[in-house]
Amino acid sequence: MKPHLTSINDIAKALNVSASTVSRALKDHPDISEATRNKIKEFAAKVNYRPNALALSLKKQVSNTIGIVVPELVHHFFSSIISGIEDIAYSKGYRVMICQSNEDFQREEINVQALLDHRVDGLLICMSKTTENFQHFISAYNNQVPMVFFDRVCKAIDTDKVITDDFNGARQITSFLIETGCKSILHLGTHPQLDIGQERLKGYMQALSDHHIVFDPDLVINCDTPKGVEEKKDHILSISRQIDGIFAVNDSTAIAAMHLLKENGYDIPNQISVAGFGDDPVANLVDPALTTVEQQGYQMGQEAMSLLQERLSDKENEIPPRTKIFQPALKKRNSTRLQFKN
Amino acid sequence: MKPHLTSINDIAKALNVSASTVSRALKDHPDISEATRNKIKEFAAKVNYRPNALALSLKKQVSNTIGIVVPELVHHFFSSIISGIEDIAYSKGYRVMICQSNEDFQREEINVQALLDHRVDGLLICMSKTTENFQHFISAYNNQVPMVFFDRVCKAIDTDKVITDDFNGARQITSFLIETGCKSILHLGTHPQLDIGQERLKGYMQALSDHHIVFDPDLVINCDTPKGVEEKKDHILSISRQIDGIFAVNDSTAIAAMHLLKENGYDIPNQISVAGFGDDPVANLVDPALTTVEQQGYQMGQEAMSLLQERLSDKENEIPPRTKIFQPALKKRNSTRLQFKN
DNA sequence: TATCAGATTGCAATCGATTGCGGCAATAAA
DNA sequence: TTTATTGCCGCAATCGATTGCAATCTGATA
Repeated sequence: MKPHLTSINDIAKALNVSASTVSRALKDHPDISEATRNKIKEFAAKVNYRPNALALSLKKQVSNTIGIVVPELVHHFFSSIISGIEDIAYSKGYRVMICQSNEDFQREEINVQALLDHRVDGLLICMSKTTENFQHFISAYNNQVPMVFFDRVCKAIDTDKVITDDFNGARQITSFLIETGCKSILHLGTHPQLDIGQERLKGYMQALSDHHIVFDPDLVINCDTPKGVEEKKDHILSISRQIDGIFAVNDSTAIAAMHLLKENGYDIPNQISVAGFGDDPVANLVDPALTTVEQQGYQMGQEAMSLLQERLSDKENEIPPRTKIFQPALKKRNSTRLQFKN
Repeated sequence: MKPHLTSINDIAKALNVSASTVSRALKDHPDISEATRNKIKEFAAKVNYRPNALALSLKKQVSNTIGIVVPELVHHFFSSIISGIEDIAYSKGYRVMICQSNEDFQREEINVQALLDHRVDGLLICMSKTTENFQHFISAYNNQVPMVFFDRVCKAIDTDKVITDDFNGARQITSFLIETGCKSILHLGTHPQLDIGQERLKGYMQALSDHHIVFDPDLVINCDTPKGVEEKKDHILSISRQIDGIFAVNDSTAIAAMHLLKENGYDIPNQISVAGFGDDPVANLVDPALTTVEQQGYQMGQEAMSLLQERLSDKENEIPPRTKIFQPALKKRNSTRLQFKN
C-alpha cells in the first residue's frame, strides 16, 4: 500500500535523458533546447509530476516549513492565532506543522524535538502551563533555530515575542468593576509560574491600589478552568457572600463561575458582577453576556509569523529580538453593572 | 540564521570512522565492537544527535507522517476530532500535519497537494462545503495513497469512511420536537451538495412523515452559520409567526436563531422550541441550554486514525473499504419543551 | 582540413541516513 | 607455513533533486 509518485528519475528514464536535464528543463534553464524542454514539460504534466518536498528540503537545507506548538487547539484563542499564522505563512510560501502540548510538559518537549527532527525552518511557540524547565527551548535556541514565542513566553530566552498587555488588560477590567460599584472582587487566577498569570494578578492588584482598596490574598484562588470551578465550588460559594465581583483569568472560567452563582440563586450582575479575559465568542452567547477584554488572537498570529518570516530572511542575523505588545480592549456587556452604583 | 544540527557524517568525521559505522553503532548492530559502539553513542549523546527525519523518510520511503485536512480548526467538532486523531497517531508512532481548507475548494486542493508533496503516508480528510470537484481526491486515490474520510465524505471514492448517522440524528431530534408539541418546524439546513446536509434533511422529512405531518418546502432555509442567520433574519422572522419549532443543522446556527428570536420577544421554548446538532460545549452554556444531538468528535477522530493505521500496515492491500457509523445521542435541554404539550 | 566557439547534455558530488557486500586483520585449524 | 574462520569496519549505491564542470556535437571560420 505504498503510494508510488513519479520522480524526476522516472521521467528521465522514460524519455531517455538524464535526471539533470529533466531538472533543468522543468525550471526553464537556458541550457536546455526548446524541443527537449517541451518534451519533458509535456510528459511531466501528463504524469502529474510533483517535486518531492523531502528531497528538496534535504538538498536545499531549507524546508519552508515552520513548526507551531500550542497548548490546545480546542480553545478559540489558540485556533484563531493559528489561522493568523497560517494566512501569513501561506502568503509567504511557508507550510506549517501544528502540534498540541495538551498543557503537558513532556508532550511539549516531544513536539519541539519532532519539529526539529523534521528540520522546520523556525518555531512558533506558546508554552504549556506546566512547563518549568526550558532546556528544550534553550537547546533549540543555541542551535540557532529562529523562534518566536506568543502569549505565554519563555523569559529565559532572548528572542522575538508577541504578547498581550496582560497587566493593563487586568487593570482595566478590574478598574471597570470597581468603578461600577464592586468593592470586594474575587480573582480566579492561573498558575503563578505563568507570566500571564502574574501579570494579570498584578494588574488586578494595581487597580485595587489605584482605587485605595486593600488587597486581600484570600480573594485570590488558583482556578483557571471550568473543571477547576467545579472542583473548588465549595470554596467559591463559601466566599461568595462577601464579594460583589469576580475577575477570572479567562472567559471559560468566568462563565463557569457565573453559572455556579446563578444556580445558587445569585443575581448577575446585580449581586455579583462577573468579568473574564479573552473575548471568546462564547462570551457573547451566554446570558448575561460576559464583560471581558478582547485579545486579538488572529492579529497576534499574523504578527508572530511576520516576525519569524523577517528573521528567516535575515541572513546576516542582524535583527535584534523584538517584543510586540497587543493592547486588549474592554468589552462591556451585561455580566457587570454598566453604571456606577454606590 | 540557518540552524546547524549534527549529522551522522559530522560524528563520523569527529571520531575518524565511517558514516556507516556510526549508523550501525547507534542501532546496536552486532558487527560493531563494543568499544566503538560506546565511543559513538557517548559522542552522539554529548552533541545531542538526532536523526534527520527528512533523510530518513526519503531513504525509507515512509514518512511516518499523516496529513489531515479539515475545514476550520475553530470549530469544536473539528478540533476535538483532531485530538482524537493525534492521540491514536502518537501512540502508533505517527506525526500529523494539519491543514485548514477554510471551506474553500482551492485551498483544499492546495493542501492535499502540499501534503502529498511532503510524502505523507496517508490522508485524513473532511471535505470543504464548497467542494464539488473531486479530482484532487481521485488523483491521490489512484496513486494508492491510503485515505480515510470523516464526517463530510467523498462519495466518488471507495475508501474508508467515518461518519455520523446524520439521518437518524435528524430524525430523532425532529421526532422529539414533534412529540413535545411542535407542529410546524423550520429547518435551517446546509448546502444541498453536502451529504450530511442531505441526510439531515431526509431525517427531518422522515420524522415529519412518521408523524403524518406534510412536508412544507417553505420551511427549509439554506442557512448554516450565525452569519447566515444574520443575513436571513428578515426571512426567518417573517416565517417565525407560523412555526413552533426550529431544527438547525448545527449548534452555532441554532444558537444564533435562538438569540434572534429572543431579541424579538419570543419565549423559548414555550413559543418556539429550538434544537441544534453536534453538542458543541456552547450548547450547555447558552440560556436556555440547547437541545441537540451529541456527535462524538474525539471518538470519530480516534476511529479514523485507527482505520488509516490498519490500512498502512496492510502491506498486501487486502482490507476492503470500511464505513464506521457513529450514532448520535439526543441531549434534551431547555431550549425545547420537555414534555408533551398539545 | 584544422580549430574554435557555442549549444546541449551528461557525469558526479551533495544533502543525511541505510545496508549489501567486500576487505582486512587476527586467530584458529590443518 | 598455509588456509579457513571470525570479527570489525568501510565502500558504494540508494532515496529525489540540484548544480558545477566536463564532454559531445554542430556549424563556422581560418
